Amino acid sequence: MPEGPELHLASLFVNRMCEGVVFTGSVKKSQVSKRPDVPFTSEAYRITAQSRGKEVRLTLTPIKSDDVKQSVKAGHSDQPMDIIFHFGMSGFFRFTTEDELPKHAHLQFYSNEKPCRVLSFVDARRFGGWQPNGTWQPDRGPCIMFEYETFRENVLTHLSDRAFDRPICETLLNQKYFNGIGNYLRAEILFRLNIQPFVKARTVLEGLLCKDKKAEETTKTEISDQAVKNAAVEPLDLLSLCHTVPLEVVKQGGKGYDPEKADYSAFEAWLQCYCVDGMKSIRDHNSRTIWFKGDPGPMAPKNSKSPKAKKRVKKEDNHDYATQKKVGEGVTKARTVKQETLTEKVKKEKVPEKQTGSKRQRIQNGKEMSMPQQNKRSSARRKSSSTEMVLQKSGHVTRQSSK
DNA sequence: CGTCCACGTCTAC
DNA sequence: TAGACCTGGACGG
Repeated sequence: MPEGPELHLASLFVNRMCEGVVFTGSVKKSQVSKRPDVPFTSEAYRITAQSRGKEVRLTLTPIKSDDVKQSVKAGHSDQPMDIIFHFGMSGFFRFTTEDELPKHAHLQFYSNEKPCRVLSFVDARRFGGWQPNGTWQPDRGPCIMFEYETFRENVLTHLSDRAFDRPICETLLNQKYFNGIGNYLRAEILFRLNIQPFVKARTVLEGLLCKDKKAEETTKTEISDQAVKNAAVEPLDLLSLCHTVPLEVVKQGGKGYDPEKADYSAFEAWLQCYCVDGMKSIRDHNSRTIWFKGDPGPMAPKNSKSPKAKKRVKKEDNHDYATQKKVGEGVTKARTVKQETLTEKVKKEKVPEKQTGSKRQRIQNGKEMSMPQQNKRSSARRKSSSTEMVLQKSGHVTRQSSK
């Protein structure tokens, strides 16, 4: 789940599932977790969520009781508590009955219902975590999705920072400036503008300085919605795509990037570059895999090897945020249902639905930088162009590379 | 079986 | 610029 869109979808999930639900008692932590205990206990409380970049904040709010004494019980909180989560590589929220608690549910909030239900933070790899009584991490910049104007300003007023000495693909993972961008987003964003991943970040971004000054004189853009509109009208630039591309993922609903999910194919079809057959991939200076097309650019690491990508297979289990029922009736999606039928959900049926059947293949490349198979008009290529049409219809022009 | 890979930070030579 | 922190799925033998 772990890039900005997935964190935001998680917050939407919590708010939807927990609306009207009353939680009770203490917050339980799994035995194996090394994360802090959550010192909160309440007879009756509600849970709401908000996201910012790659963090989610849960707010536990005790419900006022007529019985004053009850709320004063020893050890019981009458004050709200914020808990800040980061998801690591594998974190997400689920809402299930008690006996359906998923494996790796490391933090659990119990409802007061008869067959009790549990909101749990699930994190197989345990790279994620939480901070009770937490605040947004101060070292993280404004959210690329919901604090667009501040995000943009934060970047453009700090271009002298040495963070921008690095290749753009590496700077895009710097959460001090790009809070919410992760490995698949950086690839998708650079690809759409045909920006070589290993061009110096400052070189790419300093051109936007004068552009913004111009805009300042003419129009005043203050809210994010406005920025979205402008982005659709004005020439696209790297920073505006850092805003709109993640929002496209949010718009799709579901859980975003989640290969284990039953209907992962919708997200997979949205990808134009990351893990797409025919694209190149190499390791950056932090040994993270960057996917791209064409020339890597002047700052590409020497001797960089390309990791071997592997195919992924969808699983039966379905814990899609979008499809879970209000009642925690588990995972009873018929296994016989075809994937095609599970993957409609293309907002606004304006777009003629596409062949969801064709599937992208992972590259099986060698040790050296992988090159696209020349004579292999991959289905991915077709797919890219059809995806592009979808995007254009929704107002997002893509500078597709169609060569 | 074993090896490689994964949506992300962290801190220690 | 390496590891460390972890689990588990895909693949190869």
